[in-house]
Amino acid sequence: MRIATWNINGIKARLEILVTWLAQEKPDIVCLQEIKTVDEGFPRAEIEALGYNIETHGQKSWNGVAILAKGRDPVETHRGLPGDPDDVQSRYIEAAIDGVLIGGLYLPNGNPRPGPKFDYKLRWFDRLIDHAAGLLASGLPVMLAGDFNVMPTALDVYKPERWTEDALFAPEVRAAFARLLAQGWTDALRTIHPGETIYTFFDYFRNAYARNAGLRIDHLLLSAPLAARLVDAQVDAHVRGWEKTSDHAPTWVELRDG
DNA sequence: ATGCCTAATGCAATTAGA
Repeated sequence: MRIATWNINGIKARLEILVTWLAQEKPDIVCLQEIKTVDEGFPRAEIEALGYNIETHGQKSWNGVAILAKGRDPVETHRGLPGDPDDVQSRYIEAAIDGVLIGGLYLPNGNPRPGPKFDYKLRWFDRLIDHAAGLLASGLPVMLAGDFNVMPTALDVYKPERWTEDALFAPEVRAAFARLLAQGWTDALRTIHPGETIYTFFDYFRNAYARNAGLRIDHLLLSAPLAARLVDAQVDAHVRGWEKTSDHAPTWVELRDG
């Protein structure tokens, strides 16, 4: 079973790209971030035509997440991250699919730092860590997949010295990611590619993709029962080279049957 | 330190991204 995450950067502007990739790669489950539309604006028909069932948690203009499941019916378990009823941003969706619990997330960017957006990022991260603890305690096969907006280590940044004050690489943000991992999650891409320079995001600026000036900020975290089934994890980096594509590349794991 | 590029809104220029 292949499970992917992709920050699509606008589903309406990216529908053709998404359909092309889905038809080529045929992933079983896809977590999308930054759909940038309300639920009613999501182009369901074109994606359902490829055999996918869809759960969305949309928002006008910004943010918005979705889960696609090919030939399976996702059973939604959460819309929105628990822990703050006043949080109106659509950044979390969770569903049970084929006995696996999938949390799709879009963690706040947090820039500029310091500031209210950075504070919101840290609070959101704390809520995620609280929720993740409960997921692990369930003992179920669980995955957290999405755009975490964190480079966990210097290996995950093309020029780490330029990013030390940035909200994506700040010490307190890396520490939060480390706290999350320490609960018992396996970073699938880093586990399959130890010590390797491997990026999931390339800025539109300055021809970043061609220069391999990227960041690793999209992550797939596996609970122990899923980590035992990990076969492969890769980035479809070539998709970043397509015309009119997202600045993030699709990132995925292959799991053997449970 | 800032712009470089791109999307959404809405039709110009701003907000946001990372």
